[in-house]
Amino acid sequence: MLDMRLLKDDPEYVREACRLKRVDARVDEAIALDTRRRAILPEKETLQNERNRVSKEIAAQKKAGKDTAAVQEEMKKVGERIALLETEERDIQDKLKAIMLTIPNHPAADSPVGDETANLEVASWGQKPSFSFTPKPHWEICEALGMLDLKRGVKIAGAGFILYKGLGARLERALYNFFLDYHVRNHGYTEWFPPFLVNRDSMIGTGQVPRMEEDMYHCDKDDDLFLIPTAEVPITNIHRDEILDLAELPLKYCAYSACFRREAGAAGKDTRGLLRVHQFNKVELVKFCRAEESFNELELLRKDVEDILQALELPYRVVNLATCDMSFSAAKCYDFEVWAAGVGKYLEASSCSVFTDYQARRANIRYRDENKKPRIAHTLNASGVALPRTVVAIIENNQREDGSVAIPKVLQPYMGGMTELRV
RNA sequence: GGAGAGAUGGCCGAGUGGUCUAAGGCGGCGGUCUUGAAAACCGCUGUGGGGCAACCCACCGGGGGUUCGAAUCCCUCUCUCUCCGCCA
Repeated sequence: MLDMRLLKDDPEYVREACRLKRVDARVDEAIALDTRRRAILPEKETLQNERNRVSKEIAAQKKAGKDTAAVQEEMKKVGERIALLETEERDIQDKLKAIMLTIPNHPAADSPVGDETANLEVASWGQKPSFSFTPKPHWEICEALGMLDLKRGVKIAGAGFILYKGLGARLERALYNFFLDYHVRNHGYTEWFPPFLVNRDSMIGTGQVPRMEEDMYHCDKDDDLFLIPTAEVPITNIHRDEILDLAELPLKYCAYSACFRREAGAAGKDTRGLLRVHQFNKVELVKFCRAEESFNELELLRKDVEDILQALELPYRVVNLATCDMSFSAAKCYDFEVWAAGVGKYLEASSCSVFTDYQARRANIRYRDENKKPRIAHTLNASGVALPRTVVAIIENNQREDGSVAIPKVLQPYMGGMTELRV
């Protein structure tokens, strides 16, 4: 959420945020509501002040044995007027907040303006592999190697639920263990293991609800719990409603979790194999930092992600997302796309975003600055990284003509010393 | 699932209708004393909002109600703890 004060102090900034992200929000209505609220407040508070003052007088007079019936009658009217103003204020506040939640974060100055065609490739690394044969897509390779049982996955749960088997299951386990170890040891992240179900307050805190509610798995029958779409949700909410110490910033957290997404509205798109699934594994990186540091922290976060993709020897490119293509809450976002030789495409394996104070204001995450004053923290996160598409790239890029797949060196210790996947 | 108890500032904890503008303690910051430190003593020490200065308003788990006046009384929800039952 943007700072409501901007409605009064810099409405053009708010309008520009909507314009750059091509979001249609009722900014003018919000400004009018805010103006009305500011008119009500002084009147309400003056009356409250009077009530406080007179109530004390009544107490004193009663003690002195005087009759206070007349004053009480008068105060009753004041009380009714206050109640009326309070009702109107609450009503305005609710409407105002509802509109504020539909206003996106303001993109950074160096985010390309426009839709996805304006996305800017800012870096690339590695060579696309070349083959003396026609490379196969991962679902063919995995099936031949007995790594997946897609049919039975459908039987057990439904389309988009992957049943990993044998080396497939082991590769999943190897990858998320490797990711966690690597970020903890080499990049200084603290490891967490969060709940996979969270309450509504947490989902609101990170912004999935209400905007994306239809894309979330929701246990509403008895519990009103949501299956997390990413570990970002529980990890960011660790510090919801807290004031952090300046000395401990930046906080760098990483966590493995399964991720659950209904992918409502994405049916029929990239549905083969592992490209788009309802449940997948991911290691997520989350940072909390002071306001001045967030864009610098974004670059460091980007480096951490690049580092791990390079360790896996996966060719990738980094894209600075255009204002309309980045998420609602982001101020700036890099996408990491890994090359997958079998499907012949770049696949999004990580998204690395800075939310400035937008998410933290919503989740009420603050820190004490040098003057001991509470300030809204800045939050960032990145996938570090998402498994299915990484698995696709590893398998398709490292495939051999005989159907075996070379295992990247860094993963071999996690695969019991195996150097290749073979039947 | 059954029964009971409870939720107060960074933490502990008092308060059961009117100097609560929340006692007291711990912790933290500043000062006096000291070569330095400790101790002792003195002062300061919550969040949000409106004017942006004095000041004022709100906040005692959330929401609603009673009252001239609510941390305090009533309703409701949530959470925590204890005991019992069940259970990986």
